[in-house]
Amino acid sequence: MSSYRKSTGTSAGSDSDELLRRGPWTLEEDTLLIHCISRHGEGRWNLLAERSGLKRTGKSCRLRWLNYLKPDVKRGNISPQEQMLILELHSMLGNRWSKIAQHLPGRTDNEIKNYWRTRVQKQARHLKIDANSTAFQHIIRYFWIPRLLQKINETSSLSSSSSALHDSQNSTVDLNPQPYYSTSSSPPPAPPPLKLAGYQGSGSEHSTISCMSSSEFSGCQTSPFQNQNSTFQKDFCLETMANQGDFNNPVSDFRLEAENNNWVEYDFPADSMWNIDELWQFKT
DNA sequence: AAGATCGTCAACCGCCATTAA
DNA sequence: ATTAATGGCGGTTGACGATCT
Repeated sequence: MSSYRKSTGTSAGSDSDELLRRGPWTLEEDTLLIHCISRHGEGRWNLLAERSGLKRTGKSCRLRWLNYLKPDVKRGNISPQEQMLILELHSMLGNRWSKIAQHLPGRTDNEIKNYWRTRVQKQARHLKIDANSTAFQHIIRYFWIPRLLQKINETSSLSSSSSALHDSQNSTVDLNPQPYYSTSSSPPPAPPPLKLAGYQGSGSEHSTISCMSSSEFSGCQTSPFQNQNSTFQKDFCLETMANQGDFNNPVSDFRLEAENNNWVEYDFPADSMWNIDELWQFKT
């Protein structure tokens, strides 16, 4: 644990010899902060830092509270539903992490940002393309999201078959998605194989990667999200689906693009979250 | 077994917008 | 109207555990 002299950007006292702590928070510090917030509430972070007796900046206290200590902060694996939301929202909003986080209850902008950088951008690096490029957007749209949808659908089917009381219409739980396919409870048909022959590691194990066709996408009629309180979640998928420029673009065009860019030889990494075999489950 | 490399994530930094004096 | 304080955001760093060589 290190400390540093308060030197910039702060109010009176910056000339004092007071040392501020930095680095990981201790249990004692967390307890102090929680106690102080329970007494005085959130906000006025500099004042709060002073009152608490913590040798931390107000900013540091705010960050610790919002990203870690706040009771509704959700931790742990990001579900396929959440992954899909992040992908969709990022395609619409770009790197506006806080805006994206607003639509994922319990997730912080920091967590989403980390997720994007460590998981999503990694895939872009493997593909040797810019994560912000149109090409990568297409990969997300035509490969990852359809696969995530299918995964969600399968999960949802499993859970519904194990629960006779399952009623998607009445669900009010946030981020409890239902399939895009409102007219059918069955999973979408297996996407047509696309000539994207990924292979892992030594090349001993090959997999063919498929994607949902644009016509399948056009069949989407309802939001996959059951959070009836969120206008955005109800509408954004519809808006996305209605995006002429994206969804009327024939997959064959993308296939051509993929071939032209040599993505057909993409060596997919064996990653737990983004393991293509695990996620897309199409093996030859 | 040990060092190197990689992946994850908490925390910090700097900038900008807003608010209060 | 101006200025300083504050809060919020996105980019980046660094510690640390896991995995690889």
